[in-house]
Amino acid sequence: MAIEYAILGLLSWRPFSGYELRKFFSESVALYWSGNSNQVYPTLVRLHKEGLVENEVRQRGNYPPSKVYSLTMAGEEALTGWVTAAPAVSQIRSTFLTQLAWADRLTSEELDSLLNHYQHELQLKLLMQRELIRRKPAEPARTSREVLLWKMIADHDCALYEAEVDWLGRLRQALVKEE
Amino acid sequence: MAIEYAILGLLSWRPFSGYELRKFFSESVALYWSGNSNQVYPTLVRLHKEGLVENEVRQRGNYPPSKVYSLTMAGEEALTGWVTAAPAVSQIRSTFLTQLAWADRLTSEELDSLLNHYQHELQLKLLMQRELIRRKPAEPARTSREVLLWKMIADHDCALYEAEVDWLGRLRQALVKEE
DNA sequence: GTAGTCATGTAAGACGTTACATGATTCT
DNA sequence: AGAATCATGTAACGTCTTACATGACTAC
Repeated sequence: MAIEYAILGLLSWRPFSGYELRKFFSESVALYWSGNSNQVYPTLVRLHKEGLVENEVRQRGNYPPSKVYSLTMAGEEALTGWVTAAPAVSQIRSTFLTQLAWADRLTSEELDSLLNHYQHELQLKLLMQRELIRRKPAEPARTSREVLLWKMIADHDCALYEAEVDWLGRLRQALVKEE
Repeated sequence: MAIEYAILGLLSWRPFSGYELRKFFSESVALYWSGNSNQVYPTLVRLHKEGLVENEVRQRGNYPPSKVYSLTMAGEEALTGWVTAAPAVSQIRSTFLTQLAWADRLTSEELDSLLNHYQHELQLKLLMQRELIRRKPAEPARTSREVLLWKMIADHDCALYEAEVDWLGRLRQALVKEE
């Protein structure tokens, strides 16, 4: 499970409560998880059982108490171990490709409209991603190298979306030639 | 669920048994599902209940009988409807990026080794993908346009892997400059 | 006789999602 | 008065995976 390491990573910066972790995930460009509670809270409980994190309950008057988690030594080691581990190439799973696989059922006009639609969606995603990056350079990185890494991580998705736009361009050209 | 449309799509070519569908999925480059039985058989039962497919039980002596499925008119329509529907851009989820997010814990040498490792993995994937495409142009497409579509679908993953190699190159260059 | 293929299906579990439950406080 | 935020957690469900159960036939 990768989210457990994302959590350990955030705790390596500073202590977080479950609520704060969820908020961070939901706003982060790089850490893609939605930040839903059903994933964060049980993971924290498990990490606690495994001795990788410890928590301090903070009472705030009549507020619900919050559990502020921080890394243990074992947690530090687990994080470093994972970061060093052999990286795996992630699988690409595009529903659109499955749609395209049977797009021969469509007329040339319908197919063109489908591709056009997808191109617009891609360009919209690209714009949104770039806007998110522009607005939110405020990840609390501590060294210039970490700033660079987070910048490149955010750039990664842009690079792939651009590659898809290019691919789509080649596909459309090939279709025009084919006619 | 996209696999249900992938199944409808295959059945639009010709009748398939569940076993044949699983085999097709497990060998296909474009249709990325593993072809595990727990996904294929229940889906066929559901599609049958919904009236999108019908089956004919084929008895073969003492062999286990096989259920050969084919599309109904409603199935044809459902497939066409889905192919025409608004395409969605798929989310990119790379565990490697999460690993990179806390790679500032590593020394320059360790980080370089991590990036090197990932680059090798990427290039291996690219080679494997290209080899799969070279070996297996035998998808039973019926029109030259469909041949083109399936070629571009197989090419899609290559294009993205190449983009990732480029991105990695930019990252490494930026890191060298940074030092 | 051992492994592989043909053929159906179930069990259990990893990972992710939305929606719900609860309850106080703070902002408009 | 109503909505948003702070803060925990559970329920239900969707998708996908590996592994198991069963049983006959086929090729080495």
